[in-house]
Amino acid sequence: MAGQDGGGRYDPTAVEAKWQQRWDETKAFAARVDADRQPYYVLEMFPYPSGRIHMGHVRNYSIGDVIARQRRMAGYRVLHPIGWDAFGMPAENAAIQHGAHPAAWTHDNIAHMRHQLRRLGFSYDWDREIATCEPRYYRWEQLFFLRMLARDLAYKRRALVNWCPRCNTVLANEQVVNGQCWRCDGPVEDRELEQWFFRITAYADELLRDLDRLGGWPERVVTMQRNWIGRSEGARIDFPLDGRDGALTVFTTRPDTIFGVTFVSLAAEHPLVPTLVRGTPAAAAVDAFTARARATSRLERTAGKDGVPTGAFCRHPLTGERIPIWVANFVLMDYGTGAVMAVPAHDERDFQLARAHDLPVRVVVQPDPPLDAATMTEAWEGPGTLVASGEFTGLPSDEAKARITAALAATGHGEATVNYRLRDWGVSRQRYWGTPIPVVYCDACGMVPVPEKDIPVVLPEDVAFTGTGGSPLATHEAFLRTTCPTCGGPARRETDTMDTFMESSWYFARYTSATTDDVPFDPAEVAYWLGQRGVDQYIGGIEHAVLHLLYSRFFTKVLRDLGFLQLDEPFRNLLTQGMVIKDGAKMSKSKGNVVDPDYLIDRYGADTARLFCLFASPPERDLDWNDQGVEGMSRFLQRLWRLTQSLAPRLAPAGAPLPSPLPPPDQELHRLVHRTIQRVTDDVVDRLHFNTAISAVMELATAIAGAVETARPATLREAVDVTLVLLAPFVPHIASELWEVSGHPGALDDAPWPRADAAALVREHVELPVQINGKVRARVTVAADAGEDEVLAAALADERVQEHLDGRPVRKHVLVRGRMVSLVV
RNA sequence: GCCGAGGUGGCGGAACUGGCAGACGCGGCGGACUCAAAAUCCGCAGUCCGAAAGGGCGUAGGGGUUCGAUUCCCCUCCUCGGCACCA
Repeated sequence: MAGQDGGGRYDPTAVEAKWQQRWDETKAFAARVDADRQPYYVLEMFPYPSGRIHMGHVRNYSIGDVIARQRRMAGYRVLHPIGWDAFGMPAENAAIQHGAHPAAWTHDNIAHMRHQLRRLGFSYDWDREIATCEPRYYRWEQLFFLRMLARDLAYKRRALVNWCPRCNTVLANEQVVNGQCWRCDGPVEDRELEQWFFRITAYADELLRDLDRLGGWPERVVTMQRNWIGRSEGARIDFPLDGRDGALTVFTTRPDTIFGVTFVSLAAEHPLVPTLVRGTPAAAAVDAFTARARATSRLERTAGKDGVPTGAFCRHPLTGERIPIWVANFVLMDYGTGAVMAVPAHDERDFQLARAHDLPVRVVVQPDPPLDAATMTEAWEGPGTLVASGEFTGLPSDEAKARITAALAATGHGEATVNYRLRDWGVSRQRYWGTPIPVVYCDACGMVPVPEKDIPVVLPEDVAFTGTGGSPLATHEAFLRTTCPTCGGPARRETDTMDTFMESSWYFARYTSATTDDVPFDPAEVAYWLGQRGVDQYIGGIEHAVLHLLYSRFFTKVLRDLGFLQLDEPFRNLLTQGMVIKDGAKMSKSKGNVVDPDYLIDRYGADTARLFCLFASPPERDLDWNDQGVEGMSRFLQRLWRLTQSLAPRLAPAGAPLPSPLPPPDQELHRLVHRTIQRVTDDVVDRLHFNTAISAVMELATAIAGAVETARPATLREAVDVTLVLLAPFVPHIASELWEVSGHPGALDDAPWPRADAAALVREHVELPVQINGKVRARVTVAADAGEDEVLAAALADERVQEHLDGRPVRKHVLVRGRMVSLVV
C-alpha cells in the first residue's frame, strides 16, 4: 500500500473512546425482545472478580464479541450479557489477610474490571449486568434450594466428604484433582460431616443420555462427562451370611464369573465389619487394618493391594459354598455397595490379593489358549467360555451375564442393576462468602426450611474475620439466633453456605431477566432468549469441562422439573477456547510471564489487542503469545487507516452502482470482494475460525491498495465498504471510525452483513494444474465452462506436457472439473 | 493402564467433502526512500542439486489404498489433556 497521507494519524485512544461513548449513549447493544426477529443468545463464561482482567479473558470475550456483533449485523436480536461470579474464597482470604471486607473487596474488583471490559469495547448489554453476591440474585437460589428440599432433591446426611484443611472447607468430588484441592493444591482429607447434598445421581441417566443431543459440543468434553458419570451395567447379588441372619450385598459387572468367587471383600468403612469381628480372634487385626486404611488419604491408599480376613463367612448364592469375608483396602465404600465378590482369576486386584495371601484362584471363563490357575501371573479379564460353572458351563461369557443374573433373580438372590461413578453433589461449604442455606434448626422441630416469604436470608456484613475456627457466621449471634418458623421457639440458622458453583449453574437464565425482582425469570424474556433452545453459543475454558458444565446441565433439568424453565439443556453450542501461553507456559503471576491487557490497550489500543487474540490461532487451540505478532496487527490497522483515509475523497458516493459491464481491471477486485465475503462469513458463522477470516480480509485490503490506480471509484467503494463491514466484529472502533470517514451517515453497527453475489464469483477462465504420473508438470488456462475433450486437448497441446510425455501414449486420464487434469503414461 | 486431542518452514498457523502443501502474520534476507536511522514501500524465501532452465526430496517414522494422500486404512514413535483401585 502506498504511503498516501491525509486524515491524520491513527490514534486508537481517541477513536476508541469516541465510539465507546457513542455505543453507551445510544444503548446500542441493549437486548430487546422482538417477535419478528430471530433471537440469538451468545454468552461467555462470566469472570470471577479477582481484581484484574487477564489475557484469557480478553481472548474469551473477544471471541464472543465477534459472534455477537456479526449476528447482530446479520439481523438477529442478540442477547450478549456480562456479570460477575462474585462469591468465593479469594474474597474471604483477602479479608483475613488484608482486613478488607469481602463485599468491599469484591465490589472494588468489579468496578475495576468493568472499566477494563468497557475499554475493550465489548458489545454487552450493561443493563443486564449481574453480581451473584447480591441478595437480588441469590434470593432466587435460596428459593430453588427450598423447592429442591421439598422434592427431596436436596438432603442432608452424615457422610465421608473431601476436606481441605487449608481452605477449611468441604470440596465436591469434582473439585478434587489428583487427591488435591482444585484451588490451593493442598492434600485433601476424608472427614465425616453432616452435609447438604443435591441428588444429581437422580439425573445421572438423563445427563448421560442427553449428551447424545449435544452435537454442538466438542467431542472431548462430551467424553469427559460420559466418563465422569461412569455408567456400569451389572448386578446386585446377595451372599447370605453364614451362621447369622442377613446377607452381604455386592455389586458386580461380571455376574458371569460368579462360580469363580473364592472370597468377598468389604471396604474398611463397611458398617458390617465391626459386627462381624466383634469379640472374635480376628477383631484386633481387622481393627488395626481398618484404622490404618481410614487414616491414609485416598492418594496413598493406591500404594498396593492388601487385605485381612474377618474370620466370618457367607454362602455362595448358587452353590451354597462357604466363602470367607475379607476387608480390602482397595474397596471403596462410596461406590456400589462397598462390598465386592472376589474372583481372582478374572479381576486383577482380586488376583493380587489372592496371590499375596494364598487364596484359591478358580478359572471359570476360559479363553483360547486356556488358562491354568496354578501358573497364571495375571487375571484374565476378557471374554471366554464358561467352565466349572454348573448348568452355565459352555456358555459364552457375554451371554452368561444375563442368564446368571436371571437365575439369581429367580431365587431372590440378586437383580440386574446399573451403577454410576457419579456421586451426589455436596454443596455445603463452611465458609462465609456464599449464599446462606435457608434452613433453621429448632430443638423441638428439628431442621425446618425457612418459609419462602422470609427469603432472602441475607448474609450479614458485620462479621469478624479471624482466619481460624471455621465460618464467621457460626459466631455471629444476631444471624445465628432466630425463631422457629413452625413453633415460634428459639432456633439457630444453618451456618454453611452454598458451593459457589451453585451461582454459576443458572446465571445464564437470570440474564434474561436481570432486573426482574418479583420472579426469577420474566416469562416473555426467558421464552424468547432461551426458549427450548438454550444459549445459542457458549464460550469458555476447557477447565470447566466437568465441573461447571455438568452442574449447570443438572441444574437446568432441575429448574425444568420445578417448572421454572422449559429447557432440557442449557448450552446448545459450546466452544472451549485454549489457554494463553507465553514462553512455553500458561500465563500466570507465579511464572512472571503475564501480559497486562491495560498495558496493551494503552500502547496499541483495544482493537489491536482483540485482533491479535483472534488472529494468532484458532480459538480451541492454545494461543502462543508473541509481542511481535501484536506489532504486526497494529501495523495492519495503521495500513488500513492510511489506505482508507487517502482513498475516501476518491470513492464513489456510498451506494453508487457499479459500472456495467465491469471493466476487466475491476472484475478481479469485485470477485475478490465477494469471495472474501463468502470466506469470512463461513469462517465466522460455521467454523468459528477467526484467524483465517482475518487473513482473508488482509488479502482483500492488500488487493484494494494494489487496485487504487486502476479500479473505478464505485468498485473501490464496494471493496472498502465490504472490508470495513467484515472487520466490524473484530475491530469495531477503527472500523466504525473509517466507516464514518468514508462518508457513511449511519453507524457501522447497523450496517447489514453482506451476502456474496454468486454472479460475481463466476470466472471466465480457470488455470488447471496438469499432473503426469501424479506430479504437477504444467498449468493450462481454459474457459471455465470448457468440456472434458477441450480441457484434455488443451493439456496435451501444452509444450511442457509434451516434453514430459516424451512421446509415450497416455494410458489413462482423470479430469476433475475446475480442479485439475491427471495423465497416466 | 484407559479415554481424548495433536505432531506441517526458523516461529504462530493455512490447505472447507482426497486434487497446485506452506495462505495470512511474525522473524530473516535484499532493494527503494533518507546525510543516517526509524517508519513506510517493493521484492526474495521449505530443503537439496544446478549458473540457469529445471530436477530430486519433503506434512513425526514405516507400510497400504488411489491417476493423485497433510487429508482415508494398518503399525510404530513422540507431545499435550482428562480419568485413574469404580468391582
